[in-house]
Amino acid sequence: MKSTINDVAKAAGVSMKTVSRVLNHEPNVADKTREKVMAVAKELRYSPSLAARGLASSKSYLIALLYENPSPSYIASIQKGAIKACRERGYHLVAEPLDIENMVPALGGDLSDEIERTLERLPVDGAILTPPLCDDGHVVRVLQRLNIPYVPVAPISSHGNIAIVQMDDVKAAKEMTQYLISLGHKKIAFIKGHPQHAATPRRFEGFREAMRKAELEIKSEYIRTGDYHFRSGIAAAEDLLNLPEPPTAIFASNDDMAAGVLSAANRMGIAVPKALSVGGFDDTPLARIVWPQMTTVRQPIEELGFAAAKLLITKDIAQDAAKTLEHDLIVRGSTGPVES
Amino acid sequence: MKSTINDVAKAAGVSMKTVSRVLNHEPNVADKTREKVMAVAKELRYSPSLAARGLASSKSYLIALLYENPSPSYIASIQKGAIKACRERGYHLVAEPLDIENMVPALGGDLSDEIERTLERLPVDGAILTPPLCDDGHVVRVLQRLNIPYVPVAPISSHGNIAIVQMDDVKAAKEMTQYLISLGHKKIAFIKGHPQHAATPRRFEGFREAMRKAELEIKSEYIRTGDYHFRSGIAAAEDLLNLPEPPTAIFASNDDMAAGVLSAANRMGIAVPKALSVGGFDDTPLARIVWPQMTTVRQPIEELGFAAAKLLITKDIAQDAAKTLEHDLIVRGSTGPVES
DNA sequence: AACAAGGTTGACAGCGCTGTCATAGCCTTT
DNA sequence: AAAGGCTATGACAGCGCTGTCAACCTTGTT
Repeated sequence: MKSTINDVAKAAGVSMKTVSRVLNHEPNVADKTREKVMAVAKELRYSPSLAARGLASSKSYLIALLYENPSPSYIASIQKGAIKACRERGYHLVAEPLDIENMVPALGGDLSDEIERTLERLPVDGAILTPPLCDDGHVVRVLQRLNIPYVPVAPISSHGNIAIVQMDDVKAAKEMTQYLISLGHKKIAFIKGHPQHAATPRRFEGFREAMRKAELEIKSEYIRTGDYHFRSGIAAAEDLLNLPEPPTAIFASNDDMAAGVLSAANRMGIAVPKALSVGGFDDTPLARIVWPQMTTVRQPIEELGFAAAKLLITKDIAQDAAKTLEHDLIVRGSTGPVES
Repeated sequence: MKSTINDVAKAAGVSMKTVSRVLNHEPNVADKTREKVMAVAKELRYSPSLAARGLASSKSYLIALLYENPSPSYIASIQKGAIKACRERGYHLVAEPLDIENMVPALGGDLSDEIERTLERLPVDGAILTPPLCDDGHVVRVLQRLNIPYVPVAPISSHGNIAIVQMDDVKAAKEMTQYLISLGHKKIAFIKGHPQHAATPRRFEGFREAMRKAELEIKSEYIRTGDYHFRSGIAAAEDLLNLPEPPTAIFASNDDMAAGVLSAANRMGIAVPKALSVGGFDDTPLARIVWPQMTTVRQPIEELGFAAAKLLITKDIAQDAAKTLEHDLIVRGSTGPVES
């Protein structure tokens, strides 16, 4: 029923080792032999046993996706990209949420211990660390101790000389701002996100750069701090729009808050985009659900997952290279030229 | 560094086999021996190698989560629950999206073939089948051929005598409808979902039962068909609210469409919940983002994942038992008593 | 023509664990 | 007291694959 490498070897008239070489794309196999083996393998519908491979080579062909309580759509996108990369090379993706509440401290250790135990049992060949885990000392230390290669996705801090994948929040925010400016807006407000997130200062920095470059004043009352939640967008927008001289455009540093702005404007009878332009960030599903649909920035989340997994698989990790992937400015209906 | 079962055996003064027995909770080990082994294992921080175990026992301690293009938050919830169950028993969860576009037909087979190859390589101990995959003939057939136990989550059709996990859509829709009726509503409209989804007729059925039981008329112009998307909710609501005698409550069969209703009402100047009550279904994150927050039904999605994984792990599959988990009616601000 | 260098192949051990079966010890029954 | 049945334990093989190393076959070189 299930064929082994031995079956293939016999059928192809070569040794098991040669079959193994072919299957692992090792060099020094004659083309003719390689073809023959490939043909036989296909014929017999052979596919190697991960367990046996793992035992013999102390590799597992498993990549772990480590995460902690992120937004479902974020993790789903990362996962999608990572799996794509895994599929190309015969790897598999094991999802390992590390949130404390789900931890079953089997033998009653501390968190580090628990993480270590989880990872020790499953000898993964690499781990993808998503925010905010990528900046968690515990996790990073455990990974280093166990000698598991890892790739942080969009970390705050540098990680010694290992490769990371990220996007350019500063540039993206700058582009959005420049787009608003290009529509004629001068009175542009900005809603910052939660102070503890890595992206928060970066997005604000992009906004500032663009304003400075265009020689526009950044009024302090136009800068609000939210927490990335819908509600904080509403609150900020209400303040902003009740100002004696309200802004003509509001750039919220994520979609949820931008949706809050839209909702507030709607209730206050302020037409979007006629009287107010609204920009978001992230291109979550929400951006297409609200009305008008939201102008926002698409993060290359899936691509980040793909890149991270690929780095792990090809072992191009110790490169000290930050791989920066491209975002997109998505223009939809929530922004328009300033009314004269 | 990494200790083996042999180390434990020596340290405990027993044979490897006895250690193995203890670790696998097998019977016929003296209590004293068991304790001794446990203590030593803990002392040495021993944790078994999945690969070796798998090779020797042809078990993998891996459960696959098979899905195809569902909503990210749905799959994330299922995954969360499933992982929780896995963690309790030392299993791991491998995510395997089966959407065709991501398939890399390595050796150029058809879809069935591709699924089979994917599953053959990774000898999982069981698979969780999420909708719509649970009703896909290809997938089910492959699983059966490979003799991989599986648990369908909320399938349309029966699956022979294997256990399934599900929720009671009929009952949930009935409860929502009865709640609206209890608020004094008599003119209640219903927006159906996409005709091909399993839940669509069930939710409608629940609505009908409640209306019939309350001896309320179901006007045919109050029944609309949508497709579960936001936009179709808007369209349906506009029709409904422009009727000579508009309904005082609209029950949309999912949150996205209900959000569309809210949006349309908002734009038409119809106050919610004063002039119109709106009910949704699913309790997606969106339900808390819209204003007013939405009255909806929380599906036990995470619990479904948990139950499915647990069934697989404990091998209680061949039971012909449908495990039906409880939903919740979540009352928020989008529904209120009918205005007299 | 003899030799070196490199490309190609196979024999074999063993990765860490569990299944099988044999054995030893103990308690019960007749 | 002998036989039978039970529990507790260990010896051993082998799961399917890959790493090591040695052997062989080319080809080009002197």
